[in-house]
Amino acid sequence: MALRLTNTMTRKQEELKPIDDNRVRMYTCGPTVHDFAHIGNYRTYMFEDLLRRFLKYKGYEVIQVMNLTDVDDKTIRKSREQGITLDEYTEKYKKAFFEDIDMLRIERAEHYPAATEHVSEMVEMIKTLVKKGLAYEVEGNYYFSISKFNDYGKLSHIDLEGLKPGARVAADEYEKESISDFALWKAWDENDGDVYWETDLGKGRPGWHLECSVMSMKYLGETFDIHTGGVDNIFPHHENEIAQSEGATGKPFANLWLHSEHLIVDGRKMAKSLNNFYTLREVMEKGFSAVAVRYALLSTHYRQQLNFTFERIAAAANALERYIDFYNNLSDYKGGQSSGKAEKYIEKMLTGFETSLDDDLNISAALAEVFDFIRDINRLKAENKLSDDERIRALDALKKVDTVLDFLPRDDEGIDAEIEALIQKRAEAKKQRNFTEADKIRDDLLQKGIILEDTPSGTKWKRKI
RNA sequence: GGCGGCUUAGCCAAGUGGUAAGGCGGAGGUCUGCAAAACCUCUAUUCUCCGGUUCGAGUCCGGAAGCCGCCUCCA
Repeated sequence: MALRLTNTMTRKQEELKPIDDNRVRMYTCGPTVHDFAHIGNYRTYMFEDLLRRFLKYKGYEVIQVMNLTDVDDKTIRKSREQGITLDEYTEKYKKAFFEDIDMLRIERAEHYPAATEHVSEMVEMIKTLVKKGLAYEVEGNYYFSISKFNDYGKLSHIDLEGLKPGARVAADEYEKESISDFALWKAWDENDGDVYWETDLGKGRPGWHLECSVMSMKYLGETFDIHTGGVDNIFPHHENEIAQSEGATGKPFANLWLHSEHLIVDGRKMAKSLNNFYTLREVMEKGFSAVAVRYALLSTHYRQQLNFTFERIAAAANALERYIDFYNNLSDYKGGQSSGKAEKYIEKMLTGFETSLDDDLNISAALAEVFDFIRDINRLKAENKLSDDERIRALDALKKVDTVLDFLPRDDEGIDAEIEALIQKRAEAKKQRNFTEADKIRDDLLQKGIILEDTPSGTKWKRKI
């Protein structure tokens, strides 16, 4: 079955047809490392994680590039305020970013190019654009002339005549030929301090849009398969990328454009500027696990706005608990008599899971298949109608979909001798019918996030999710 | 003002014109020292509203209301 995705360019679902048969090349707009990212930012990276994992699930090789914007107005201003170099400043947030995506189990991309390491390539592209008459220079600043690029607006479907001049178009924009022209290169001024590059274009620094054009083409080629980002990037960022890239190469830039909707808080987009954001760290300090956040961010379709509440994270944690309990309980189950139904349930789930995700990554439908499967297998287990062989195949099926979902506990969260000792102690208390003592041990462990369950095959423990 | 999106149960959320998936929460039951987990039963005569097309509309068409986003360095 083929994967169909909604292309922002055509606003229709289109079948993914990779340029290289079995390999998918994708560019995913990454963070500006000027602060801790908030979970709204991670919503987009989570969608991209779902996409790349599902592509791999389907057997594709994936080459994903995610840029790190480590030079812009904010990083320069903040590093200067703190009296440290730009590198020192951005390093902290690059590190935090990778810590966060690791906790969220967002799989690492193949490349994380930083803007500051690609300045010479950016300068070359500007020179090409000038040579082609698509860019011009005013007082050391270089701008892209959108009137020279006929296709401008094809992604966002924006008619330039309809653009309302933005409040930010101000005195510092110098003498652009057209109000909508955008900066490719910014001449140094005193606010930039020691952040500048001496180049053929003069002393200055690159504009934001340029890095994505340069770095995507450097690592993926002039035309590649998929380009993604948040909906707020459609205009102007991605529109500008297309103008620069196609203007420079004369070739199509990306074949499929995918955009994820925003995370919403109290009815507003989560944003630094609205001061309504939560970082992953803040959510975790409230007692929620990163994997619960993963579930919450992953479980709503990417083109649907997702309203963030702590109730929602709690509900996600509970759903996750059902999923993980299923796996653990089935792992410990001693097989019974086959009823012959398990194979059918496994097939139905695996088929439904893939078919659902093939349909523009319909994760809700895919999860519904998984939960149906969990109920079906649990029923067989409760009736003792699941053979050991079927049990193992069911576990394998769950592990297979978990290569995409990645909700199962990691092995390194293993046995803790102290807990085992307390379970032992509690077993003794229970034997003597000292339930007060037994319950106290259970309650104490619960305070530490350890849940005990008495089962026919002994007491088991698990971590609170 | 221009462009786009959304509105389905207490909450979240799927839904090719054929009679409302799934999750959370809640109620009852089985099991259990008590719990937990698991299983069983129940929890939307109806999809923001008003028209229309159709044998049949959550789904298509028209209109209204409410909400959200983008409109020049936001994921």
